[in-house]
Amino acid sequence: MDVFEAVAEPTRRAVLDLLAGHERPAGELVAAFPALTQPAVSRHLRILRESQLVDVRADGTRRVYSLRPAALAELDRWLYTYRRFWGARLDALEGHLDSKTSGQREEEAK
Amino acid sequence: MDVFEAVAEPTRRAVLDLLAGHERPAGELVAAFPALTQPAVSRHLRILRESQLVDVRADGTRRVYSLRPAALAELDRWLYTYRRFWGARLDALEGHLDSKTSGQREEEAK
DNA sequence: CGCTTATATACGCCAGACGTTATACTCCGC
DNA sequence: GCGGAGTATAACGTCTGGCGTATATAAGCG
Repeated sequence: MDVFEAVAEPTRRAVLDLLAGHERPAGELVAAFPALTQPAVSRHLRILRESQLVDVRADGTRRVYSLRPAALAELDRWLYTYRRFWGARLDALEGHLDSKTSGQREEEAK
Repeated sequence: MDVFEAVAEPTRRAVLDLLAGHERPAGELVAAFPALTQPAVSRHLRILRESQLVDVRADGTRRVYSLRPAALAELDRWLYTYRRFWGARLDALEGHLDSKTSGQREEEAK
């Protein structure tokens, strides 16, 4: 499953948000989603693992998950193309982008 | 369908990429995906429309689609939290982020 | 008007994603 | 080594997304 799909799932985004603070054992993540069973969360963790979005470290019987944000760079790279449209002040990047997309329209930003 | 799911589909990302250059009539977008039938592309366009990612303008019989990137800002906002981790040089933003997440690890960026 | 072109919708099908329950695995403490 | 805690996998059901075929809608044109 690619990063875009992995991140499309709200629960998985929530997991990443939890891990953005600091690493956490699986059990803590399971507890964070009372609406889900342990296997459900475990499978989300598997998908995040396979998408390279998280790392696991064994600590005895516990599995400690941590964020591995490099995979998100792909998403970010895709966004670069569009960021210029809504007026984000990322001028440093625009030079890079202007070379491949030039003479464009600039949509209203709602 | 939320923006994350809308963008998770490769064909839809490709459509957005095409529209990033300039607006295009539906027929041209259909032609850009020989592997898909006209209704298939049309349905993707509907989803992009409903997710506020594109705009349509009637031109006689033709429907001219254009990018409406404001919706992508939501995705971008979510990414802000993580961008600091892989060392993107977005220093202007980091000040903003440092206040809410401090004392973190910095993962290797592969 | 009737025909053609451009696009959207209706419908049925299938694969895959997500959930649950049940079970296996593995490490720890006694 | 045995029981239990922590976690992963298996097996299975259900629902949804995306595809294709067929059809509707609507505008242009002779």
